[in-house]
Amino acid sequence: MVTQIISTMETQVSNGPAANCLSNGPVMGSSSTDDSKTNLIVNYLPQSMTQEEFKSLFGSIGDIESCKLVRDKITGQSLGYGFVNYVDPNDADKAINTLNGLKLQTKTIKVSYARPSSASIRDANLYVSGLPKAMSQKEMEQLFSQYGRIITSRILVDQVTAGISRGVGFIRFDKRNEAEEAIKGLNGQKPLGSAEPITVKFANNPSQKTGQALLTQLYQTAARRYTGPLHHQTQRFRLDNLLNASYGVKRFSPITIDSMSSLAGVSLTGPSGAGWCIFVYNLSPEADESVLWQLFGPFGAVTNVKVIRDFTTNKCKGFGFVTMTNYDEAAMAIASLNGYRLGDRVLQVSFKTSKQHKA
DNA sequence: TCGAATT
Repeated sequence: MVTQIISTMETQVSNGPAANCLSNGPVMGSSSTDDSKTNLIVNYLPQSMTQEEFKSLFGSIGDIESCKLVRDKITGQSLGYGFVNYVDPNDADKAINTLNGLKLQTKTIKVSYARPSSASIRDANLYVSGLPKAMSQKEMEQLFSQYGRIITSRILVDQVTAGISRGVGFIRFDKRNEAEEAIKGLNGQKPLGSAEPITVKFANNPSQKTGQALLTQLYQTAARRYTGPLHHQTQRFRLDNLLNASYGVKRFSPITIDSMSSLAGVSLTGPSGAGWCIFVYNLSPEADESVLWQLFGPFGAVTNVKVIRDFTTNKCKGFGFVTMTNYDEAAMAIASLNGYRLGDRVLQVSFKTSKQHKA
C-alpha cells in the first residue's frame, strides 16, 4: 500500500534510435525525407500542458518543422506525449540534451528520437502486474526478452517506502506481435519460484485518468499536506464537526483499543514500513475516496485510501481500505469508527486481515 | 464482507 507518491526509473535498453511511445511519427508534411535525426518523441508531459506551451518550450531550442501534442480523439485530453520535428538535426540533439529529464509539475519529461512511424510498432506496450516485489527490472526484462526486442521497461516503485516495488510495470516491445506472444506466453504464469501468477496485458495510454481520478489525486495531495500532529482531543472534536456537518450523524463505538488488538486467530497486516491497513465495510455504492479521508484523516496520518469499485459500473463494491502510519492512531480510528452510522449504514471497521499467513 | 496497482 501507500502508493501515492510514485517514482520510477526507466532505462534505455535499445541501441540506436531511442525508444518511444506509439508512433505517430513525423507530423504533417515531412514527406519522404529522413526524419530520424530531427524527429523527437516527448513522453511524460504534464496532463495540463497545451499544444502552445509544448511548441513554445521546444521552439526555444530552434526552428521547428512541425510539432504535435497527441490528444485523445474523443475527449481531446492530452495523452501526455507528443512529437517535435526540428529543421536542424543539431537542434534535435540539443533538445534532447537540454530538455530530457526536465521536471514539469509532477512529471519528468523524456525527450528522445522517435522511431520511424510504422503500424507494426504500435500498441506494443504491455502492463504487467503481480510481479514479485523482489523482482528487478533486469529480471523482468530477462523474463520477457524471450519474446522479442524490448524497447523500454519500467517497474513502478513506492517512494514513501524507499523504493519498494509495487509489483507492477511496463514492457514495450519493438513489435506488436512480440507483445502479443509475450501475453500468450506469460499472462497467468508464475515466474520461477514465485507463488503468484503475473498478469500481462496491453497497457492503457499514458496519462489517461478519469476526471474523478485526477480530482482524487489532487485531494489526496491536499489532505496529506494538512494532516498535522493534532492532539487526539482536538481530532475528536474535528471529527465530530466533520461528521455532523457532512452526514448529520454522530456516534462513537464503545469498543476499546485493547479489545480490538486481542482478536484471536487473525493475523493483522503489519506495519511493514508502509503503515497499518484498515478494512472498511458497508460503504454505499456512491462512496468515494473523499469519504474515507474525512472519516480517518482526523485520527492521524493517513497515507492512502482506496474505494474498491466494480470495474464496469464504477460503483463501490461496499468496501475499501485505509492505510495509516501509526498504530495507535489506526487503533483509535477503528475503535471510534467501527459501528459508526454513516447515513443509513453501519460501518464495520477493522484491521485488514491477511489471507496469506493466517494460521 | 478483506484490492489493485497505468510510466
